[in-house]
Amino acid sequence: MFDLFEKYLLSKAAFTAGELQQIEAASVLRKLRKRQFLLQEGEVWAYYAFVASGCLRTYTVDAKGAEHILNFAVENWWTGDLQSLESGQPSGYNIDAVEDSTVVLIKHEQFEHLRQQIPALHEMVNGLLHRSFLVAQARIQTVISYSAEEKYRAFLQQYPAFALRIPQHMVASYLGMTTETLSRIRRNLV
Amino acid sequence: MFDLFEKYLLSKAAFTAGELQQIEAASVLRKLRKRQFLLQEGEVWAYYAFVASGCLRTYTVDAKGAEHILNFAVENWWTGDLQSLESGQPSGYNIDAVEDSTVVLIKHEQFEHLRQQIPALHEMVNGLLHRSFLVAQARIQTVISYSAEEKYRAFLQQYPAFALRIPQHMVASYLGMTTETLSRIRRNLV
DNA sequence: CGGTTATTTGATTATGCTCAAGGGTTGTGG
DNA sequence: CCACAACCCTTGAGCATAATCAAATAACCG
Repeated sequence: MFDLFEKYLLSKAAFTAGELQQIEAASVLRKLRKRQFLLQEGEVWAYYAFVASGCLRTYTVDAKGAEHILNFAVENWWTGDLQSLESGQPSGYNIDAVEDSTVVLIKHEQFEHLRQQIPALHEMVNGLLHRSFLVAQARIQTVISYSAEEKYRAFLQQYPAFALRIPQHMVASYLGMTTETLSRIRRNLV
Repeated sequence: MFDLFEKYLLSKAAFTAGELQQIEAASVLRKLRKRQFLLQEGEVWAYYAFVASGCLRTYTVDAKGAEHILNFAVENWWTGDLQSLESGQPSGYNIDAVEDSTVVLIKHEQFEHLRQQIPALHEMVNGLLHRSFLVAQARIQTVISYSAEEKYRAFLQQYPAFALRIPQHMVASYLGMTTETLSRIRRNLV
């Protein structure tokens, strides 16, 4: 699975063989079975986590027990809770596996160390945050201005592949509606 | 007004006098009167824009003519459309002044040039994007899981000062509800 | 299989929107 | 300084969208 990580890294910047080796020496593979937690609310998150295979979700659970999915992370994405990572405070999020997954973990301090030593890595992370911000911004825009049906249409258009591998009730939760509502919307689309 | 910008810069990193001078040489002051546009939908955005005083809003207008406010930028914040800046594509956003405001503008290419020459500036921008991402993420979380009343409560708690200077119909639009709904919520809070 | 989990459907309810109107405030030009 | 126009906020009545509750399949997994 490290080869997938390596392939990803090389697609993002021209790391030297030595740098790759350094990064991989700090990496730990973690396999997760469907439904297994990577992070539970209340724990402190202290890693950088690259998804090598599978799919994870980040979500909160409200007072009524309803889940609200903040994002999905499929292969070649990153996941984790940056806020908790940086503040050292317990996370308010849960992260678990939607499918059997493989994650590459690098401890926070080790990652910071690497980041200082390897300029390309530093820039890669900056670019990542940059793009994450744009994606988040776009999501806010759809969430505050679209109706339930429009949200679903936009979701299908933006992430057509997700609709096939992610259970519908999770898509509903990601879009901020109930399973029943999504089911009815789908009926009316065909 | 440049002094406010300088003060901000120095609060973020230890710029040398020469660096500050370089930055300010590339800066242009733009005064905006209430309601005046900084960017209109369809234009290409090509600046970095620091708000020295006042308050601006970024918003879209939907098919029915309703406005949806993506964010506010008050003094010591930045504004603009990164997406348009980077892609060179026309912006889908409007940005205008909520109050009489002063903005420091630096042209895209000049800014990139400065960014390459001044490491502290580069890092400042990275930190800014980083924090913007966290803020955006937090906003998504509230938007997808809170009721209208909860959204307003959270808004008051997070930005108490905004409630005083921003017209209610804009707060409503920012929160993704109608003015009438916000008005009724406020009635019930007292 | 048997049991859990996921999806669909229907009936009812509630939250928030639309439409319409009134009053208050602010700003501007005569 | 006044008059008129913008704009802003509030209130009410009716409506629409989506949530809730309940139940019946359907799909998935051990």
